[in-house]
Amino acid sequence: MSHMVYGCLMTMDRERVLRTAAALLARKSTATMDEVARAAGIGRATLHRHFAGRDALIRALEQLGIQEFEAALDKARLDDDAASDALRRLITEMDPAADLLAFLYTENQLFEGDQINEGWARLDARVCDLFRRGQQQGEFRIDLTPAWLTEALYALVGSCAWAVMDGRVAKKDFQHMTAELLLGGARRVEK
Amino acid sequence: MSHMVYGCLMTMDRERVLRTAAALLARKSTATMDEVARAAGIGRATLHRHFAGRDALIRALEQLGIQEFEAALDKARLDDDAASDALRRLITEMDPAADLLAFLYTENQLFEGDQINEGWARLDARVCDLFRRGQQQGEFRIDLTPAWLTEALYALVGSCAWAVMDGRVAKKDFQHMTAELLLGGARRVEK
DNA sequence: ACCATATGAGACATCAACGTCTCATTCAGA
DNA sequence: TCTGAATGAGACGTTGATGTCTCATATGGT
Repeated sequence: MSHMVYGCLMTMDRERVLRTAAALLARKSTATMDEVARAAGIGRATLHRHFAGRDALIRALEQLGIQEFEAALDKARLDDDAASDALRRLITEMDPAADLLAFLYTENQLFEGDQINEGWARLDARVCDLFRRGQQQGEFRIDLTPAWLTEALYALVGSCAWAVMDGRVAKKDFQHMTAELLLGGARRVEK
Repeated sequence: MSHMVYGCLMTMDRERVLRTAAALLARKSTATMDEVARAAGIGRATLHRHFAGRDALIRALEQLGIQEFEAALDKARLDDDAASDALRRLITEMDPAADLLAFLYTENQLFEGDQINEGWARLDARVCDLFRRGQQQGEFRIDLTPAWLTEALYALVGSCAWAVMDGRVAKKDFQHMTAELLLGGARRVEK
C-alpha cells in the first residue's frame, strides 16, 4: 500500500514546511503565502495543497507550537526538585522552539477571542503552577504574581529569540540570558 | 488670522487621533484605516487629510513614541544617584507611553531595514549606558550584557502593558511588576 | 518502460483595504 | 446673517494577496 508511505512523506514534508514557515514568519509576520512557499522551496499551489489557506497554516503552526511547548514542559519535569532548577530546565527545553513560540506569542493578539485554542490555557496553567510552587516553598518572591511571572517568561523567551535573530545576543547565550534574568527577578531576596 | 487657530486645532486633533490610534493598534495591529478613524470618532476621509496614508500614520506614531520615550529618559535623570533608582524612575516615566511603545516594539520588525528611524539607536544607547553604568559601579551583574538588559526592558514593559490591557495584571501594579522583575534580574548577587 | 500521483508554474476571479474624489452638511469667525 | 473652511458619508478605481483552476512535468513504485 502506498498509503503508509504517502502519509509518512506527507507528514514529514508538512513538518519541514511548518518549520520553515515558522522561521520566516518569526522574522516577518506579514510574509506572503508565496514567500512562505519559496522559503520552503515549494510552489504556492503545493503549499495550498498542504494547508487549505493562510488561516489553516497559522493554525497548524499554533498546533505545532502547543505540541513543542507541551513536550518541553514534560521534559523539564517541573515538579522535581527546586523550582529554580525546574525553570532552568524549562528554558533549556524551550530553546529549540523559541522562534516558533516568539511568533505565536506576538501573533496571538490577532486571534480576537473568536477562536482561541484552548491548549494555551492548559500550558499557561502548568507554567503558572511552577511559579506558584516556587512561591509556596519560599523560593520565589510573592509580590510578583504567578500570572505575571508566566507572562514574563514568554516575553523574555520571545524577545531573546528575536535578539538572537538580529544578532544582538549570541545564540549560545540564549538560555543563560533568559534564565538568569528571570530567576534573578523571581527569586526571593535573603535579608 | 485663522492660521494660528487652525494650526493649533490641527495639532491638538492630530495628537488626539494619534493617541486613539496607538491605543487601538496596540490591541489590534492590523486594524483598518476605517477602524482607526471610527475609534478616533472621525471619518476616514478626515483621517487621510491628517495623514497621507497608513505609512504616514505609522511613521507619525513612531515619531510620537520616540518623543515620549525621549521625554521619559530626560525626566528619569538616568545619570543621577544609583542605577537601580534611575531604572525605577525610567519605568515610572514610561508607564503612560507603555501602550504606544509596546505597539512600536512589536511593529518595528516590519520596518525591514529600508527605513528605520535613527532615533531609536540614540534612545537605545541611552538605556544601554544606564545598564553599563550600573555594571561599572558594581550594582548590576556583568554576565548579562547591557544590550540584552535593554532588550529585556522593552520586552517587559511591552508585555506588562499587554497583560494590563488583557486584565492579567492590575494597572496599578505595572511599575512594580516591571521594575522589580528587571531589577531583581539585573542586580548583582551578594555572596 | 508504464502509470499514477505529486508537483511547479502560471492564469484567473475574488476580495479586502487602500487612496482619491465629490458633494452635502456643519461650524466658526467676520 | 453670511461666508469659507473643515468634516462625514459615500462612490469610485487601484492594488496586492488570496484561493482555485488547468496543464505540463517530474517522480516513484511496479
